Amino acid sequence: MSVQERKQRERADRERLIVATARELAEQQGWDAVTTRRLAERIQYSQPVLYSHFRGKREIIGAVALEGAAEMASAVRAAASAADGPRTRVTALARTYLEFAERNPAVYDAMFQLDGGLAFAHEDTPEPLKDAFAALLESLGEVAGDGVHPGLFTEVFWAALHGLATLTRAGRLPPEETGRRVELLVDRLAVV
Amino acid sequence: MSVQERKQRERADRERLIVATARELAEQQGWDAVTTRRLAERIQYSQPVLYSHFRGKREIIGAVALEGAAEMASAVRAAASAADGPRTRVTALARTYLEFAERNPAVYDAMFQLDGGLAFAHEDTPEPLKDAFAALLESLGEVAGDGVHPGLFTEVFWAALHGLATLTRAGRLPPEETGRRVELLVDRLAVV
DNA sequence: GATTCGATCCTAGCAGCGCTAGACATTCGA
DNA sequence: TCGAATGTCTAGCGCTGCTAGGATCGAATC
Repeated sequence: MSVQERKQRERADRERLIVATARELAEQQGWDAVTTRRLAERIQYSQPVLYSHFRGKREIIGAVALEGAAEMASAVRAAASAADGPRTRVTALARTYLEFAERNPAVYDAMFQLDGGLAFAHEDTPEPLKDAFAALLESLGEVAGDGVHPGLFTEVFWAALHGLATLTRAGRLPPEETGRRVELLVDRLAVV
Repeated sequence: MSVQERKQRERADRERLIVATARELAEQQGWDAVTTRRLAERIQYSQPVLYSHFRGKREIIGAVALEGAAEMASAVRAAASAADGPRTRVTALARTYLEFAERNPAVYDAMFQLDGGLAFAHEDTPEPLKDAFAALLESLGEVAGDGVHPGLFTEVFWAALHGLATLTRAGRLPPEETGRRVELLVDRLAVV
C-alpha cells in the first residue's frame, strides 16, 4: 500500500504545482498568458498531464479561485479581529478587501471576472466561497441597521466593494481617491 | 466628387453594419461567438475587410462600447427627467442603469468588462463615455450631501451599481432581491 | 474607345489556442 | 517471467486573430 500512497501523494503534489504555477504565471503576465502549453512547459510535463488533473483550463482557474477565496476570508477575518468597534471593523474590512484585489489581481479575476466553472448562490457552492461571504457577513451584519436583513446588507456592501475594485483596476476610477471613496461608503452604508 | 462621396458613404454604412452585426451576434451568442470569421461571413465580406475599418477585434468591441455608452446616457437622462424630486430621480436612475445592463449584457460587457482599447479617466477619454458619466452625475450630484464632492459621490454610487450589475449577471447574487438591494442602496447613500 | 493605374477585395496562410487520440514505456500483480 | 494496467508523450484536429500577396474592377487619361 505504501507505494500507492506515495503515488497519490506525488499526484497531489503535482496538482498543487499546477495551480501554483498557473497562479504565478497569471499574476506575472495576466491570464491570457496562461496557456496550456506554457503551463505544461513550466511544470515540466506535457500538456495532456494537465487534463489528467483538471477537465480543462476553466477548472484550473476555478482551483485558483478557491485558493484565493480561502485567503481572502482569512485576510478579512484577521483585519476584522484586529479592530475594535463595529465601525472601525467595517473600515478595516473594506480596506483589506480592496487591498487584496489590488495585490492579487489575477486571483481576484479568477474569483469574480473569469469563468472558473464554479457554482454561486446555490447549495452546491464550494465551501471556500461560502466561507468568504460568511467572513464578510460576520463584520457587516453588525452594522446592517434595524430591520435590514444582514445577508442583503452584506450583498450590497460587497457589490459596492467589488465595483470599486474592478473599476479602479480597469482604469475607470483614478486610484488616488480610493481612500476617500471607502470612507464615504462606510460613512453612508454602515449604521453605527 | 460625387463618386468619391458615394464611396465614402458606402464605407461608413459598411462600418456601421460591422458594429451592428458584432453587437447583434454578441447579444445572441455572447462575445466568444464573435469571431472575425463569423462576423465577416455575416456581413458578406471577407475577413480582411474588417481590418480596413478597425485595427482588430478589440476596436470593434470599443465601437460597440461607445454606442452603448450613448444609449445608456440617454436612457438615464430620460428616466431622470421623468421623475420628480431628487430621491425618486435617483431610484429611477439606479433601476434604469441595472435594467440597461440586464437587457444589453453584451453591450455592458463591451463597456466595462472587456478590453475595448478605450481610455478612461483621462483627458483623451472618448466623449460618449464622459457624457455617460455626466448623465449619472447630473442626478446623483443632487444627493451627494453637504461637503461631499459630487464627482466622488457619483463614482461610489456608480461602483455600487456596477457591482450589483456584474455580480448579479455572473450568478453571484440571486436576481430576485435586486429591487430590495436598490432600495437599500438609495436609502443609505442618497442624502435627501 | 482602348489603356493605364490605383483602389478594393479575396485567397491562402501563419502562429498560436484548447483539447484529445493513439503509440509507447514503465511498472505492477500473477 | 510474462501479460496487464498505468502513466506519459508525440502528433494532430479544428479553431482563433491577423496579414501578405495576388486578382479584379472602376476611374482617369490618351
